[in-house]
Amino acid sequence: MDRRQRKTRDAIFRAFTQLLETRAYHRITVQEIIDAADIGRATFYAHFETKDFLLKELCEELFGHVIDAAVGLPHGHAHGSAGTAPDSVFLHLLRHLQENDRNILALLSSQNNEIFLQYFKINLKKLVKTQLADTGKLKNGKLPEDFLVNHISASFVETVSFWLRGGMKETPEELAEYFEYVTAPLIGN
Amino acid sequence: MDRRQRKTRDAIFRAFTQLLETRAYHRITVQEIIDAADIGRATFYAHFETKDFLLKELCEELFGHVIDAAVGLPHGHAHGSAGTAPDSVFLHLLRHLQENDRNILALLSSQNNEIFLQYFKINLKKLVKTQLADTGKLKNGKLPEDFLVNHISASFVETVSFWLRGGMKETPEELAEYFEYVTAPLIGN
DNA sequence: TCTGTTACCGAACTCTTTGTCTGATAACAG
DNA sequence: CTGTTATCAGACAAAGAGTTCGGTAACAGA
Repeated sequence: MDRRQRKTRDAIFRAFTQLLETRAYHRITVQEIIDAADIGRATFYAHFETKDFLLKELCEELFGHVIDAAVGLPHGHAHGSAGTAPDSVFLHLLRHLQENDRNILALLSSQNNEIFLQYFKINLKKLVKTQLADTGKLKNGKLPEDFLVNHISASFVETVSFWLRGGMKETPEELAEYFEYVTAPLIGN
Repeated sequence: MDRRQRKTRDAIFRAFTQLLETRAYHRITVQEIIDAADIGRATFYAHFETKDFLLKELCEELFGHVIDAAVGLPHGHAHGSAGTAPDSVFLHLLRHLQENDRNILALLSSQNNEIFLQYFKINLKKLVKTQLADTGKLKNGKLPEDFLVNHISASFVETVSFWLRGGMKETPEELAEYFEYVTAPLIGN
């Protein structure tokens, strides 16, 4: 990719992210992004069709990265006691979030958190499905698989949301324990 | 309230609701609402400061009603077996939803469902808190009360969302069973 | 180094939408 | 009957979105 393009794209993402941390998404104007990124108006529209598409691409980059890092982890990593492997994936996710890559925590804590938590959940569902379905841990006579995948994903997102809402006082380990406590009876044979 | 005012207000709500069923909220213009309600422009703004306030009032009316109906139910209704009383409240909620008062199901199923599910959850949390905390069923050594109230509320909303997403094939009783299965271990002593 | 391509700039422009304001009309309450 | 108030139509300014164009400078390849 052309260096100029890359620089412009980065500047837009950086400006957009900064604005999102302090302002509601629907109150941010394209002109503000342009000014903050210090680029020409036509340049913005050469990169992104609309503000909505910009948001979409930002989210995909953001959560695609977070989830991919988790997917890249060894699958049935824990051989010892059954049922600990999935937890370790979630714990890794929490730790990775805590590293605050690309200031993702500021976005997840901002007044736009609902937007990002939603994207988070969508990507997480794919992870939960592959992680748990492949290893046969989703077999549950009582519940449809869709329901279970959704429930677990939503529960994890809510756990993260609870964490951020409260100012991240708990350690990732404590949170993983909370999460395990409410989902463990549903996972594993 | 003046009859003229009431009629105008109803016309706005009706028009707005209809539009919300087929169009994304942020794509709906005030002019469209005005045209659909068949009123003057100034009249709209005499009733609602902005489109956002209109949405807010609609949601409060909608979910305030749904939740109030549930709150009005007898509290510790079931004395027999511990743990069945809260479930019956949730089952009542599902049945009440199924009655589709004010076409609430169309809104919860529309492309704007996230907006309404969010409002639903906010109101539901109050209900869960009073219903469970008052009866002492939230005592749980392992988890903070906030976390638990949020988890249960979110789980119920996700259950409803699952129901709507799948075309409401299940009966309220089946759904209540799903919900109970994932939350029962957390409720009651 | 030379050359064609491509990204950027800035400025102007159109179009849509928002929110306000006016004066006239008609419904309301007492 | 009378004063109040909601409604209407229409015009208005202001803000924001998205497009266009000519000029400039950075890039990539020969």
